[in-house]
Amino acid sequence: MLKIYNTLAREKQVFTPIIAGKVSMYVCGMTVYDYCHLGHARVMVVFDMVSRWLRVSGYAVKYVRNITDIDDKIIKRANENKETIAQLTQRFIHAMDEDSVQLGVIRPDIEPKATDFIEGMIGMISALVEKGFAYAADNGDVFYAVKNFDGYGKLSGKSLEDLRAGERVEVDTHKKDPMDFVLWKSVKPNEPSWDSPWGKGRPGWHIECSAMSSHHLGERFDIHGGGQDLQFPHHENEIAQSEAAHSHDGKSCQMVNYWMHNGFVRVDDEKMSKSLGNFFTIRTVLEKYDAEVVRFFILRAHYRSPLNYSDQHLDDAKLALTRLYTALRGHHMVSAEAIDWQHAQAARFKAALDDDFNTPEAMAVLFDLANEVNKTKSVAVAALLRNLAAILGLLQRDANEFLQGVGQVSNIQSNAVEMNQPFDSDVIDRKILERIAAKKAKNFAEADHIRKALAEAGIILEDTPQGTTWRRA
RNA sequence: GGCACGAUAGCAAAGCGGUUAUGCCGCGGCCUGCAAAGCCGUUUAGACCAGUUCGACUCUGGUUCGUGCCUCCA
Repeated sequence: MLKIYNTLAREKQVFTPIIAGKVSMYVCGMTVYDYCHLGHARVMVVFDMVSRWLRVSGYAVKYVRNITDIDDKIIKRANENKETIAQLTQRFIHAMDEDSVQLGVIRPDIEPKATDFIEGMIGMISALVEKGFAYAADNGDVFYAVKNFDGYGKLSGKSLEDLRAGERVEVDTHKKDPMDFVLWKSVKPNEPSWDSPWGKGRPGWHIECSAMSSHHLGERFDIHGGGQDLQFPHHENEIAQSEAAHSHDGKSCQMVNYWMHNGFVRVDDEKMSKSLGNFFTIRTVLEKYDAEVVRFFILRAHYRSPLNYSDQHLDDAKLALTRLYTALRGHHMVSAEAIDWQHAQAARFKAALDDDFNTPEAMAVLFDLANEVNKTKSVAVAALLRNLAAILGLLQRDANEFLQGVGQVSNIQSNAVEMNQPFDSDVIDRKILERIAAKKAKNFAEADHIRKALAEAGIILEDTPQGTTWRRA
């Protein structure tokens, strides 16, 4: 029985889908004006894990993750770069796709773009105006009248009074209430615009998600996710828009049953963000660390906890993942067979993920299984380890491929290249043969010398009854 | 200022009202020509102060500290 921490209720709740056997899930995706950073990676990986677990649990999942391809920052950046908005957004959508593939993220079922939904947004704004939840100001902007929506603040736990008291924004004189937010912005010079009943303009930020989620998932759906920072105002405003627009006879229709928010990635105990400038892009990190290590690092913490980024933590994650792959060495990939959920560890794994997606506990199961594989050499346990890890999107490579760093560049390896010592596998194999010969001749000094030389290039040799193997540090 | 969340061993990170979390590091042993890997064992916990309880890291209250949101942000 799956339980999910519902931000709306501030507690874990038993998950009951609207339609038995089906799950509709919407996640706020990226605004594509720059490369994705680790914070974005966390959203992608976390909700990828969530969708995988829902599917393994037997649900038919419809997973929608939007792309925001029109907003202030996009317009600004395109102007700075002297390129069109389409050129800019295409470029970064492509980069985002590359990053997510690297991180083992399965594509969402639908990735709607805001600019493809202008009509739907205009329709929704019109409905809001008709129902008295929105008004057009004399400058052509259309605002949402927050005080007309009873439940405003229910997601973020804020009251309108508190919000007004803490008001730090410059008051827009066109607004009736400082807390009102914009649905439609009137056109400005050098900005793209679309025709609307209120004149040329472009949509505000929040309306796109309301329009796209209801179009693809209906007026009411099961799960809505995103980063913690979207809780307010973005998600609060989505609720206000959707529930008011879909109200019938003055009765509002609940938009989302379960709201999920993932915690931040931090640097030096501070939120990683564009505005603070302390962010690391995914591709920067991938220059130094294997993508699976990054994925492992993300899933090693519970999705709602803060996740502190540092090289030390990535190094630690790499060593931990190495332990798992080491246990799988010699156990070749098996075709994914059905998992025996009666198995004690499998049951523990399931219980962990059913408990609000407790991936750290699920990981502990993987390590216990690795220990069992090391002790018993059981092929069945190794297969179970692999199949459970697959649910987290981990351990799907050949063990030696990971351990020997195929397709990745480690620091030490690049140093070796700089020293004109390309330690490719052929060279390593030859050195190993030389060392075996030395060992046979009882020339241990020579054998140790060879091993030491390789070690300095980051190649660790391991003698086993089956022969000598190697891996990269 | 308002609201919310958190504080676990050297580092990271979970569960749990009483029974080994887990990973990395450290230490001892086994194994090894020596290593590495692995296995076995092991040292470091639960911010502070009260309360509830036979018993609290786990529940309740308070204190302190930290982070986040209140403005674009995953």
